Amino acid sequence: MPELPEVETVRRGLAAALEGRVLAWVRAFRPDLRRPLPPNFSERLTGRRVKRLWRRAKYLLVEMDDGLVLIVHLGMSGRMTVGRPTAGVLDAHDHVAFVTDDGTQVTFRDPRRFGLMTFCDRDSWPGHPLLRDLGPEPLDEAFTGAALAARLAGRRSPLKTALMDQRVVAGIGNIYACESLYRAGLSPRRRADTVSGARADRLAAAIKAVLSEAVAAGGSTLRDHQQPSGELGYFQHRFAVYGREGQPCPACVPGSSCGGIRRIVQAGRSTFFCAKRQR
DNA sequence: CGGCAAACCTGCGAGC
DNA sequence: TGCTCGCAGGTTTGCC
Repeated sequence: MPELPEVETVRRGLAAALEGRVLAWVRAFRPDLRRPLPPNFSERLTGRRVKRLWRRAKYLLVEMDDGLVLIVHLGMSGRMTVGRPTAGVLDAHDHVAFVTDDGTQVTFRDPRRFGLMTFCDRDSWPGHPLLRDLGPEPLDEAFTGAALAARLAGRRSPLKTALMDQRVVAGIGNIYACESLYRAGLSPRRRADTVSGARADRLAAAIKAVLSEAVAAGGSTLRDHQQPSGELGYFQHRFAVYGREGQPCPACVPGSSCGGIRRIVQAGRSTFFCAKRQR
């Protein structure tokens, strides 16, 4: 479930449950996710107080009051839930559990195990190998059309593929790349380095609009619950193109000359777009 | 270096 | 009903 809006939704839900609380009990039920958990994983967290939850791109950063930072990536299927302790009753894919000093349990579930947890330090996290090459945060003021154009310059790959490259801009995945390009009226197949000037302004504005609307909706829920509280995000009801192959796009009348939303594959991922509206 | 397919892993829905 | 296939919100690796 995790692109920027979903991770931001998780961050907000976990912040409410964890900030200011002591991790009284931590346990990992397997030694690895996408990669091995760090040595002494549970011991290093147990007894520490959570200071603040941050997000960078699709990474969650759980900062402890002594400067230790837990980096979490949800992969494709990672979920965090907040609830009462489950007294040992766990789903087969519940891999890590945290219980706070007020008796709240945060559970990390990840069937596909593409997720990741590791540690870094508060004062050096921007230089961590997982984080240092990430592009700008798209919701920051500094992310402008000109800034985006500078990052796309010299890239001959399809625009959609470039948008999903976390070094170009951070936090955009398959859904929001498709939706942003539709909103901007730009073809996913256009060469990335042809986007500058007014086109880049349009695209940066579209990215900001789509992402902020999705955050306000609690993200998108495709096949499962996802907010830590168990509530569902509802931005999936506002998709213009994603997952809508064959249907008319919102701006095209059914049965018009527009052939409807098309699905193609780019760099191994499905792309959905309206060939009439996106050039 | 740039770009792409494959790999990592499990679950689910469609089609036979 | 039960099997196989294709597909899924991401990132890394390895090959051209």
